[in-house]
Amino acid sequence: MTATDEMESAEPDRTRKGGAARAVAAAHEPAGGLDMGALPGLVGYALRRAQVAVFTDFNASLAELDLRPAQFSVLLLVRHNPGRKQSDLAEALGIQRPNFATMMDELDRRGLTRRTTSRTDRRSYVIQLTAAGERRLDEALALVAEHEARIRRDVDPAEVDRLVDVLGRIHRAASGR
Amino acid sequence: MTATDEMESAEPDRTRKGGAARAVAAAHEPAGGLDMGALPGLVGYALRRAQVAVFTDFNASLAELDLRPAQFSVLLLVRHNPGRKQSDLAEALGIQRPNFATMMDELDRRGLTRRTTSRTDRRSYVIQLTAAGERRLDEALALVAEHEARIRRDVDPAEVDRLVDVLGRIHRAASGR
DNA sequence: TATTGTTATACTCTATAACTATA
DNA sequence: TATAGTTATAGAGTATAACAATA
Repeated sequence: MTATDEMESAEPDRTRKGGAARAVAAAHEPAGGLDMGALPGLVGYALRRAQVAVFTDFNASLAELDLRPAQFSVLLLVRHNPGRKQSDLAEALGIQRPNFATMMDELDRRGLTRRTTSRTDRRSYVIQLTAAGERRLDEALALVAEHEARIRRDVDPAEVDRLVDVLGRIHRAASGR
Repeated sequence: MTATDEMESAEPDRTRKGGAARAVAAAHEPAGGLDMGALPGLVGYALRRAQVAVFTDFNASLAELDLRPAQFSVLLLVRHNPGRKQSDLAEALGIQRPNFATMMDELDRRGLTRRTTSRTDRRSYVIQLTAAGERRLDEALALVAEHEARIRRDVDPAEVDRLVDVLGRIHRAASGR
């Protein structure tokens, strides 16, 4: 049976192959004596719990640099793609243009990035890291490396490979592609 | 080498075993021609992208019932644990007590749950599903089953098992346990 | 007309302090 | 004193509409 059948009080669909059901059962952590039902086996629930915990650790790790996950991702993306315009960076990160403008305001204000008007299209900005931004990113990368090592502590590297691969496929499936 | 080394422009550490590096490379989706660097290989980034996409699909799936993920999880938890007090439910779901009170206000207002003062402790409420809440949850479970099937579309059931297991271990590692 | 970046705004989720009523 | 639930509030993150400047 499928894991989703676990949630149904009605008759499950037995035409699909099983496996997930065992994971659901295995994932049943009492959680303070409460019956979590099928929740731990729902991909979205497991994803959300892990993601919140990982971001909490990330935020604690980079608090001393005052960098949030999205800000770190911007700095890294700008290093790998210097001279790009805002829209391209925002789209690559899945951040709405208005929200990205606000982010860039702050990174600029803090002297980590620099916006210069493009000479080929005066509507758009060319984004670059300042020297301070480069240094900040280097410091961040060291802390992120520690953070990654910490959250991967109990997971075999080959399993992390599979995790990233499966997350990519789920992302595409959920995005309808 | 470690996956975190991938983020460094400097020479990677070849003393550690590989695997993650391949996943990083494989996950390098051009994303509109931009070089995403090590981002796709960072567990937090892959987690976040997948989680956002999955929740977006979940919200679209349950929009007709006007149920958000957290509200659905409350209804399911109450069905499996009727007669529990708010604090227990909130803690099991990792929701702050003040925010949970607001959630319960709305579920009550909509006639899906009922709070009755405990006869053994007049400070606390006993939470139960109303008949309407039971029906709404049944409808939700059917839609969530479709949602789950959709996001698992391209993933082998055995891989979902491993996914849920690995997410649990990452959750514990990130939570420092 | 379309695009780039911006402003304004709003809604959700999350987090904390402080209050009340009970224990 | 401590606990259950609440109120108020504030901060992120995310979403859309509308605008000015430029193409």
